[in-house]
Amino acid sequence: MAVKERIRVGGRSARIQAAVHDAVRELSAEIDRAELTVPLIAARAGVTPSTIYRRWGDLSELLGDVAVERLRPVAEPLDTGSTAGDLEAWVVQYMEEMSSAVGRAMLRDVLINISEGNACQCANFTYEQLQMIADRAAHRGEVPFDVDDLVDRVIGPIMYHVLFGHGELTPDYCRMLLARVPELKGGADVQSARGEAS
Amino acid sequence: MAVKERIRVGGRSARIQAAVHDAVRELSAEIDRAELTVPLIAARAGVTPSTIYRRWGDLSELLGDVAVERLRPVAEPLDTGSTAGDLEAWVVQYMEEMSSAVGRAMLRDVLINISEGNACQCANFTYEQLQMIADRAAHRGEVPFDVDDLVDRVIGPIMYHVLFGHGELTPDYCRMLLARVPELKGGADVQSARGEAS
DNA sequence: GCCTTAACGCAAAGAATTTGCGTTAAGGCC
DNA sequence: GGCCTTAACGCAAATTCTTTGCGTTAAGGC
Repeated sequence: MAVKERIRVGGRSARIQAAVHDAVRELSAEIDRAELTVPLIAARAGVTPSTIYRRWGDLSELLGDVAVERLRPVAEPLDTGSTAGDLEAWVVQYMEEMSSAVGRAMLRDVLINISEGNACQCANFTYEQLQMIADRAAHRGEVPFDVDDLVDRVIGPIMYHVLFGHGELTPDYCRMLLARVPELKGGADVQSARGEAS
Repeated sequence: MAVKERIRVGGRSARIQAAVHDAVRELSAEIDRAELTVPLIAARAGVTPSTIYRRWGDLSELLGDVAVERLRPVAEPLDTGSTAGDLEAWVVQYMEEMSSAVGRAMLRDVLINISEGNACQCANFTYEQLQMIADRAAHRGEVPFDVDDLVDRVIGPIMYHVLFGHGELTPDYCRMLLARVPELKGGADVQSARGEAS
C-alpha cells in the first residue's frame, strides 16, 4: 500500500497515532515540559483524553514512544571515504544531538519507563548505525572495529557526560575517545591513549 | 507503624522531611512504582498532601530527592592495600548496586529532573569516591590514576549498559574495563588494551 | 456488501493537584 | 526567658487530571 505523506490513509488507528505524535512534537517545542498534559495533547490532536489513556496508559509512556521515534536514525551514516572519517563524523553528530536540550529531553523520556524496551531500542539504533560503518570498513578491506568495543570506549563516556553533566563535550573530546579504539590506530598519527581533552 | 526514632530534634521542618523520606523508602519497598502517589506517601508520613506539593513540587522531584540521598556513599572506599585492588572492589560493587532493580529505579528518579542538579550531584559522589582511592594511591607512592580518565574508561561504559540494557554486566567485564586504565598496567599481568570480555 | 470486533467518543465518577486562609512553631531580638 | 516576625504546615474547597461504563464508528475478513 502506497504510503502517503503524514497521514496514513489506511486506518483510523494509524491516523490518530500520527495526530497524537504530531501534537506531542508541536507542544514540546512550544511549552515547558511540566506544562505538558494529556488533555492538552488530546485537544491539539483532536481526540479525547480517554483515547490517549487507553492506548498509551499515561503521559510518560506516550512521551517515551514519541522520543524513540525521534531518536530513530533517518539515514545511513555519512560515507566519508575512510572508517576513521566515518566514525568521527558520526560520533560528533551523535554527541551534538544527544547533548542538545531536545536530545536530553528525549533521552529522559526514553529512560523513564524502565520496563519498556525503549532505552534498549535506542541502543539498538546506535549499534545498527555503527555496524553499518564497520561493515563498510570490511568492504573497503580495512580491519573492521568491534562495535561493542567502540560503544564501551566512545559511546558510553559520551552518554555518561550527557546524562550526568560532568566534563566538557566537544568534538575534540570525541576525537580523543576515538583515538583509543585500537583498530583505528594504524593509519592516523593519533596520540597514544594517554589522551588529554581540550 | 511509622516509629520515629531518628527524628531530628531541632525543627518541625527537618522532622517532616525525615518522615516523608522514610515514607517514600518504606512504600517503595512495598508497592509498585506506578502505584506510588503523593497522597499515599503523605498518609504514611502523617502529613497532608499539600505539604509535600508545596515543599517538593511534585512526585518526581520528591523521588529524585530521596534517590540522591540513597545514592550518597555511606563510607570511604574499602582499603585493600593496593590501588588495583581498591578500584576493582569499588567498581564491582558500584556495578552491582547500579544494575540492581533498586539501583536502576533510583537512577531513573535521579535522571528525571534534568533541571535539578540531581544527576550531577550523583556523579560528584562517584568522583569523590574515586578521588579518595587516587589520593590513597599517591600516599602509597604509587602513580595515581586520573579520575576523569577512569570515569571515561570504566564508569561510562558500565552506566551505559545499566541504563540502555545492552551487554552483560559481570565482575569480569569490570576487570576488563579496568585493565584498560594506563596507570594500572604497571604492576599486574593484565593484557594490553585489546581486552576481550569473558 | 455484511459481519465481527477492536478502537474511539462521550460523560460521569473517582483521584490527584492547586490554592486560600487560619494556625503552628522556628529563629531572631529585646 | 519571653515576645515578635515569618516561614512552613494543616485543612478544606476548587480545579484539573485520570479512570471507567456504554454507545458508536470503522477496519479487516468473509
